Amino acid sequence: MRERLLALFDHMAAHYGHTGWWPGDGPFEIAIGAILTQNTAWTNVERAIANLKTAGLLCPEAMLACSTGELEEVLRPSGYFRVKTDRVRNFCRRLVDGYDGRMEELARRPLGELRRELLGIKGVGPETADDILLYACGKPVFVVDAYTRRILARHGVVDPAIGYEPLRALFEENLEADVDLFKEFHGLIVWTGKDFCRKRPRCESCPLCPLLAEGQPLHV
DNA sequence: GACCAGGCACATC
DNA sequence: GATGTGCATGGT
Repeated sequence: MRERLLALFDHMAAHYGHTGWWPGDGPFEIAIGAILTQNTAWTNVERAIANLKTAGLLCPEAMLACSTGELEEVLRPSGYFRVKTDRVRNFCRRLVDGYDGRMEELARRPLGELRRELLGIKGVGPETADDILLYACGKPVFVVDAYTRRILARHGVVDPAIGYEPLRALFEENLEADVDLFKEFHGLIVWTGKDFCRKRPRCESCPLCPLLAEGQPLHV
């Protein structure tokens, strides 16, 4: 399994090079982006983050202090704006109450405890928690998302119905706990997913790789 | 104009 | 424990 995963990584890396994922200016922006991108195209999230910056709301204290209506309008482009206004504020409330509003303090906590705490915040599920742990706190956690499951299932590596935790365990048990590797691996999966999952949902010509067209560099 | 996007919480069985 | 539903904007 380790070899299959590394082969997948190598093919994607050969095609895309270094992704430098996650895009974002600092740990707090990354954490907010992780919440805003729930079931939402990243382009829409970018608009909302740009709005936050323009409005001077890209810090936990300001998000909590401003009116609900103002924050909703700023977040509107990211979709589900009423739900997400609540969710980002739940995160900010925990950050301010427990860590003086500082992501560096949050990141100081041990991985296991921190993951449980993040999952205890209403609006932060497994994927969002792991995004924050890996990209905002630098913890060695493998992030699973819809692309991860789809790409691996289409390559026949896993059952499409595999759950979040078993899929996370598959990566974490077969790869060394390397933050940079995990960051880049997930980044490559996101880029591959954006490129192929919708544009090329099927590949009839390639029996080994139902995802990608024959002759594509990503053929595994 | 239909369909989808890097989820999550909650209700119901 | 599995399955269904609401949440909402913007691109294809």
